[in-house]
Amino acid sequence: MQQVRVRFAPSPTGPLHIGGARSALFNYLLAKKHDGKFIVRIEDTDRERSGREWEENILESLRWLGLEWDEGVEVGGEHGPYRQMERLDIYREYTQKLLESGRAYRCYCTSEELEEERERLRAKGELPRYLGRCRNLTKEQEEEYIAQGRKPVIRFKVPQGEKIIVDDLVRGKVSFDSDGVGDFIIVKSDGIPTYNFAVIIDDALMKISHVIRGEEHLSNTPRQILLYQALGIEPPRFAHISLILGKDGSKMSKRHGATSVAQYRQQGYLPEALVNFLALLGWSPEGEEEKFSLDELIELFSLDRVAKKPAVFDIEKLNWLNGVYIRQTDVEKIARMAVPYLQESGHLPKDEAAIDWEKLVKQVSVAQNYLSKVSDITDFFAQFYGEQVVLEGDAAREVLQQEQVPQVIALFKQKLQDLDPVDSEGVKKMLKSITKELKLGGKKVFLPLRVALTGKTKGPELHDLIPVLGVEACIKRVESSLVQAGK
RNA sequence: GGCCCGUUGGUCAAGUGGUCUAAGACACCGGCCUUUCACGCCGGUAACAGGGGUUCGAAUCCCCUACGGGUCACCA
Repeated sequence: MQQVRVRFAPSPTGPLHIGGARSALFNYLLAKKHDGKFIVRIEDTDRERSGREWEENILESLRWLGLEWDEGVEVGGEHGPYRQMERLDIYREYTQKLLESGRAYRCYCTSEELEEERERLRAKGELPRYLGRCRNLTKEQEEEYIAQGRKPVIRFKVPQGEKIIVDDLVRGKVSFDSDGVGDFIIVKSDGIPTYNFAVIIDDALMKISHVIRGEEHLSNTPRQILLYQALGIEPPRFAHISLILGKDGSKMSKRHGATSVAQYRQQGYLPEALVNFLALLGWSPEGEEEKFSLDELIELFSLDRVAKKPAVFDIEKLNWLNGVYIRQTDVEKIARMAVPYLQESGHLPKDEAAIDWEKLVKQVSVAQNYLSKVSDITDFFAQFYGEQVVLEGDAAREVLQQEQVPQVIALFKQKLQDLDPVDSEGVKKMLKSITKELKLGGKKVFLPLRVALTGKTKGPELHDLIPVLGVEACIKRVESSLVQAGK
């Protein structure tokens, strides 16, 4: 078997999309699985929309996900350059070949003329398409167009009456009719190749063995195969993976929430979790396990376990998975990740040097079990670590109305002030002693204290929370709750 | 509309003609644990789009219908 060489070839017209990230992942996994090469190429032939800042965003997201590439932009390689706009000379050479062999021709139609033609066809109830008006231009006609100052595009002469079979690794043999594809443009009037053309030249020259890409490219594939045939080049293997859909079943877009990797990163998702989640969208391993590291994914991955049907992006499951990863990650690391959110929310000073790390780590460790993404930390801080307690709902208020409450609180304050040291173990014992001395059930002691301390009927273990809050804050909070409850 | 692709529980999905009275995960519900919640553990509800074939036998193969999606650019 030849060496596996795959590529991820984004166009830098926006941030790395979640679907693109999955394509990149699958390519990466296939390459690593077979000791092959993963290549990143930038398809920047759309000069209007391409931008360096997007390229950087994409590359940064890929690196953040852990998908390092062996060859490509920024890292180099022997098949470069890896930006299409830097490869214009190369495309020219092949354009020339196609022109000379009569497989391509210049077309002088203006976009207005083409639009008119499409309109006319539509009006007649026919398919809008290019009819081949410039296919057989005489020298005189051509000279006249040139004299008019028209800039030609170059079209590929699509052979008629041919069946084109795409032998797809996930979909099987898919057949197309060449009559259904009009003479498409391979070089724009500004001399820059179009996607369909540039992509096949690059894939061929970069010796790409497998092209794994989104299903939206499936209908482009016959065009590309035609070009490969015209140039006498063996095409790579294709694998078209299905799209990622939003909750309502349509293609995932902004209105479904975050669509870019950068946004998930910003919200405090861990790259390991996102990778794990994305891998399971459209692919499944053999066993019943659901949690995998990148290395495990490489080990298990195979294209024949890739599903054909589109997958709905289920944020609930991502949240669960991310929570699992957060719980398994060192507190210190989560604390470090939490800093920017807490600075933003005002819970931490802007000046890093002024941060009490020891305290922060303690606070975060109490919160860790409750986070599904790191940005949730601010809610947690607001609810449990603020100066003020906000009673949550009638349920909380009612708890504080119970008759034993003043007694419990008073004893708690007293015992807390006497407690030394104030640690988890000590607090646990202290709380228990309250139930004993007042001869009350746990529910009558723990719940009111919890509400008085946090304003909520649920939350972290009191013996974890109290030491982190500190004696002073506890007392203040308890008192403010009592005031609010009207006691 | 033409051409393509798809359709197993709310969601991700296993399943490639008999072992399917259809696995697992998320979500949901219940129980245990914890003198709370979560975590964890245990259990439960819930699906082969519809109709025709082929076959002794079909979620699995074929056809039709319905529904969903992709694509028909001097975008990729």
